[in-house]
Amino acid sequence: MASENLTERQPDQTLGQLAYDSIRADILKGHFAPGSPLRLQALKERYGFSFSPLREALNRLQSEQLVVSYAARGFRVTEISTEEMWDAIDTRILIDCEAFRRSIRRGDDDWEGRVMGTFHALSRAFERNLELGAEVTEEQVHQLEDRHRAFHHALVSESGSNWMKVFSTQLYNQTQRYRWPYFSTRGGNVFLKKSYLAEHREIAERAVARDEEAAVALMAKGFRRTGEIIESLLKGEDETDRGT
Amino acid sequence: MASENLTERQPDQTLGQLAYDSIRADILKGHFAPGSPLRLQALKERYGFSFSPLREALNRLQSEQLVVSYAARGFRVTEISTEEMWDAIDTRILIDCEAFRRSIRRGDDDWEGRVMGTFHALSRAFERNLELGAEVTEEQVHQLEDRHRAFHHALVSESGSNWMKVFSTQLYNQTQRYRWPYFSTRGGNVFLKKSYLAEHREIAERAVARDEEAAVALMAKGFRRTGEIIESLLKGEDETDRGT
DNA sequence: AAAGCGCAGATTTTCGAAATAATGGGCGAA
DNA sequence: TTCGCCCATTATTTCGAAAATCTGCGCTTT
Repeated sequence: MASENLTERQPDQTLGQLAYDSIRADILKGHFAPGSPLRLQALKERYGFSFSPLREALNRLQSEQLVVSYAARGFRVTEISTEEMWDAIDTRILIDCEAFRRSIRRGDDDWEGRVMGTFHALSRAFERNLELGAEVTEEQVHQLEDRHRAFHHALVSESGSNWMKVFSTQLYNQTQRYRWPYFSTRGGNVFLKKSYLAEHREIAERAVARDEEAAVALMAKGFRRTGEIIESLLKGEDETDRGT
Repeated sequence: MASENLTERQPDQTLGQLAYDSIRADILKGHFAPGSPLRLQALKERYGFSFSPLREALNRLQSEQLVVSYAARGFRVTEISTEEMWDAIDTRILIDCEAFRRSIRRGDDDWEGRVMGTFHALSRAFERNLELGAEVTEEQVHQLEDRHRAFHHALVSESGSNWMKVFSTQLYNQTQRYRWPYFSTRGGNVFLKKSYLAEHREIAERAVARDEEAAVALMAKGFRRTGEIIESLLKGEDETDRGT
């Protein structure tokens, strides 16, 4: 009994928090598809919590726009669309580029170290997954996504603004929902992926060189380019669907 | 029985939603002071709801940074500080000015009408409260705040970006907590207040004249000036506290 | 046949209480 | 006296079930 507490539940970790983390991860992973209903009974069976912590988690996710609620008709995963994606990307350019700019100005050696360190880890995972090709495991795809997040977080981590951090995280989560099908694709365009990594390297290099304008411009360009890739991917899927 | 339902509960209004609206309003009003604990028993007595809808509301407010939660130690109203205020103002300048710029570009006649209309309503309430001086009722102070919100909302309402709208609203709420002691002050500096209104008039005029640069610059300046006024007010209070 | 009505089943929302965790005060040991 | 421990109290968190609400189907009526 006591050991259960120690292993299963971290300090400061309520079931509500756990439910929030789990559901959010499952939404970002795409386990719950955009637009699909989140039925309490189903969530209860999946996670083993009762309604209360689940509802608390859903209410938090609602405030973060990952979930929408309809009065007395429950919750659904927020829909995705090209328009929504571009809105998220445009707003992310606004927030993250400003936070990045400030970080370049304010960041110290330690920050530079985090930028290069997280980039290195990202590139390792990236290249490894690229080599593995279709052999890559789910776990390895997750690690790549985690390191991608860590890198982008490091870039903007010294903005000195709590609000930008909050908004940046929210928008990262939102855009991850779109990025996922791209990263997780077993096949994918190897050439595109390599240039994606090269872009990130350039951003990291310009950042530690304190080349504010170039670094920020590259970041904005990268966000837009990713958007374009996803857009064409989504369109391709639509056509495939129509074809079958 | 049926009439109770009709009067007390709007369609599509759950107790959770009602609790959310009520607690948020009470936080913004300052009824729950920054840093003060939000005990469930106390909230239950105040609003008459049971724990579940109250906790749902608190979880949503937590995601919006109006409330902080400590695992197994409940919720508190988020603290205020000069640093936090400037962070909120700076971020608001970033978001709202961009949203304003887009609205000036995209807004049609209807938008112009809303800008002028909400400004007119704001100025009426403003002048009325100024005349009333110390005689002004709580209700009238609320009306002024509501119209102030409506005006600022109108300015950025045609940005076409849902994310900017969400963030803008969040930051408006946050900054309202700081603005409140200023607006609600019975006495206050009449000269300052008049120039505050004049600034808003200028913004509205530049907006409908589609003078993007001037309008946006005025908005940013207004945000900063408000921040400076609040800052001096807060410092004054500190000194008063020390003096007594 | 189409539209309206009402009922049965499914689902969400809300409640009250049990379980769990934090707090503060008193007591004993160093 | 001061520190640390234990226990009673208080508050939060979680649960299971009751209440309220929605959904879809079949029936009746026009």
